[in-house]
Amino acid sequence: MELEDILRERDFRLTRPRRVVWEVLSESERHLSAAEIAEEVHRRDPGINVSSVYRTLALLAELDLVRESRLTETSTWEPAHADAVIHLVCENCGATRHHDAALVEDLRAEIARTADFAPSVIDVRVSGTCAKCPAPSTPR
Amino acid sequence: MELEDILRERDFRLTRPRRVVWEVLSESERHLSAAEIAEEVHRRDPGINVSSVYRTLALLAELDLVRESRLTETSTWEPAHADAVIHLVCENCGATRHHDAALVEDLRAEIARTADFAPSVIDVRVSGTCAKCPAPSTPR
DNA sequence: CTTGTTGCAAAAAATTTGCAACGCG
DNA sequence: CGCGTTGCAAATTTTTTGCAACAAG
Repeated sequence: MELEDILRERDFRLTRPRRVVWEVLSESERHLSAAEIAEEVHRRDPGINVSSVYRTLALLAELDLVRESRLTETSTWEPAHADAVIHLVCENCGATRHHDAALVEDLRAEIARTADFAPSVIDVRVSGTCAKCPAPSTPR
Repeated sequence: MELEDILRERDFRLTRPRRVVWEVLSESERHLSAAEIAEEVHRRDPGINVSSVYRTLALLAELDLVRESRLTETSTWEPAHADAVIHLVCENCGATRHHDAALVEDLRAEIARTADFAPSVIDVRVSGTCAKCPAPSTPR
């Protein structure tokens, strides 16, 4: 379903700021901070204000079209993806990757069974060192 | 090892702000936001400034004595605990609990094996509904 | 046309910093 | 006593909000 349809379905309008923010997010293959999004949006249309970027991100998140992550210092945004997500964050270079793992579903089952808790979304964040980076010389 | 020793070992001093912040964190059985910590610290000693609270949190985090979580809107702090941690966050009442799960270690092994990535800390955040809260009437 | 949205500028909220005074070791 | 730390106030940084003008449907 298209962005426009999703919006219209809920009586929201497809405006230029919304289209551009969505394009920027869709075209990026990595997480972007609000500042980066605002910058790129502004590059594409200097007339679009930062506050519209924030308002759009909030709206798209509400519609489950984008997802906010707080993996690092600043929070970042990306198009929403399947429920179980593993984020691999390199402590050295900061790169963030996704990783599929069937085990997450096992985890969900275990929690549902043992924790008196009904899981909906599971987020896994793994800090570590990626292949490109040297192993930490002084492991803490 | 005591706080004082850990500090002294690295040529830091045990000061009143540091002691009180540490006490507040140690005595709490839940995550606290910086504002909550500052408030409680101030209650115990009105002379301690907010900026000292922030500086202390940064130092204690550096020493791996406390840990910052960004599970919800605002980031929260808690004494550092074992590596693999599962946080259960209730979408309804906001309560945060810890949960042990051996599966996390399986996950670590799988990532190490398949992802070209050396995991150090693994954080699992599970959103959902806790036993005390009604199931969401309109599941999204 | 009607009403949701925007741009702008100002406000809020959250955190950081410079610096002289202070106090731990 | 010396140097790491603090309190304070001001500066940053990040996000939010009120409101008149604007534009999507």
